[in-house]
Amino acid sequence: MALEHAILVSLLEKPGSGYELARRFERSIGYFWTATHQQIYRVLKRMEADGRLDVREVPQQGRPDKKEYSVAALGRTALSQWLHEPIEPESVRHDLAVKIRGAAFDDPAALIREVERHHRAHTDRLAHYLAGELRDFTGAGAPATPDAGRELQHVVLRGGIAYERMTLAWLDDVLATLHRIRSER
Amino acid sequence: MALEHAILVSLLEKPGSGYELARRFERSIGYFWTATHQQIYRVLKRMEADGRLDVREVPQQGRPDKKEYSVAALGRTALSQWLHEPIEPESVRHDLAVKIRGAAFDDPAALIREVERHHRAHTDRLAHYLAGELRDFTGAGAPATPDAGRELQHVVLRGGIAYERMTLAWLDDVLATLHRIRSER
DNA sequence: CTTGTATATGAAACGAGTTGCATAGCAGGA
DNA sequence: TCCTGCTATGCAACTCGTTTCATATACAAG
Repeated sequence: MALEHAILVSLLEKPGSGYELARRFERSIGYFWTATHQQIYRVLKRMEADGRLDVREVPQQGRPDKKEYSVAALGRTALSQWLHEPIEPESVRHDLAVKIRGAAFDDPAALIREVERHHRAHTDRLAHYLAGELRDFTGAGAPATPDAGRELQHVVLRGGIAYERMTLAWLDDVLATLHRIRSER
Repeated sequence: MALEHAILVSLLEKPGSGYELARRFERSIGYFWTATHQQIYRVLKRMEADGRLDVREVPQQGRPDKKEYSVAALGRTALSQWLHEPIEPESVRHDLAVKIRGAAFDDPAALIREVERHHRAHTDRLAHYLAGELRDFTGAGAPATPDAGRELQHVVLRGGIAYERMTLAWLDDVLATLHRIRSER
């Protein structure tokens, strides 16, 4: 269960509430992990009960109070232990690939619209990643000599960028194949 | 729930038993979807109860009898319906990326061995995909004018190949970054 | 003063996926 | 004869993830 560890890493980078974590999971952490607020609240509660996190009630003005979580000593050792365990190279799960192979038994033309929709979504995501890279790592406001943490964040983001570029090229390939099949009928 | 649909596609391509499906999910279908035999047997039973699959007891010699499943009319319409529904572009989940960002709070040297292990695993997977491509699509035994089904299988496999190549390039980037960080300490 | 939006947290139910265990036929080798 | 290994199917328990619903504060727009 890496959600627990993703939360530990995120809270080590900066303590925060469940709500804030949920938003990070839509942004930077979301480059490589997704989670809904329900999942996050549930896990936070459990981790706090297990003594891996500390909580602090933070009164706020102009908005509801929040609970700020930070990593306890037990959490740090749990993360460290996990970091030293080998993990399996992840296996893929692409709904779209199932659909593509399924198109052999259906109308390929319907799939073209779907693939184009995915193409647009990945184009948007790539633009979003590139904007983030410019803002945080390669732009004018970024530090000239980044520390190890920022270097590591950057290389993960570069992975997301590479993934989106690869995906877009592949979707072009898929579209060309679908058009070829359609014209051959 | 795309496992159901992945099974429908696979059984349309060729009917087979739960055991055979489990092995396809380790091979060609495994390029883009994974499932264990327990999952498969459970879903097969449910789909048969729902009338989406037909079963046929096949006596065998030299080995235990098997149940051969094939797609019923209800299964075909269920697949067709799903193919026409839009799906969300999949979001990524990379345990390794969590580890990489976590390395900022731990020993980066330990991560280098892990990343090298993943690099080897992806190298093997790429070689496996390329061998499959040569055997089924680009080699001497492959048909010169493939039908739509084979074209689609091929473009999915090309996606797997592109993914592995991208991943290997990224892992090289990660390793270079980790070495740079280590030498700077 | 109602409606909409953003912040903030949570329960409950369900569906999907993993892990461990159990059973059984049949073949080949020590 | 026993052990190993491949084929073949399945149950049970558990964890993880998704969906739906519910609650509450606060501010801004109409």
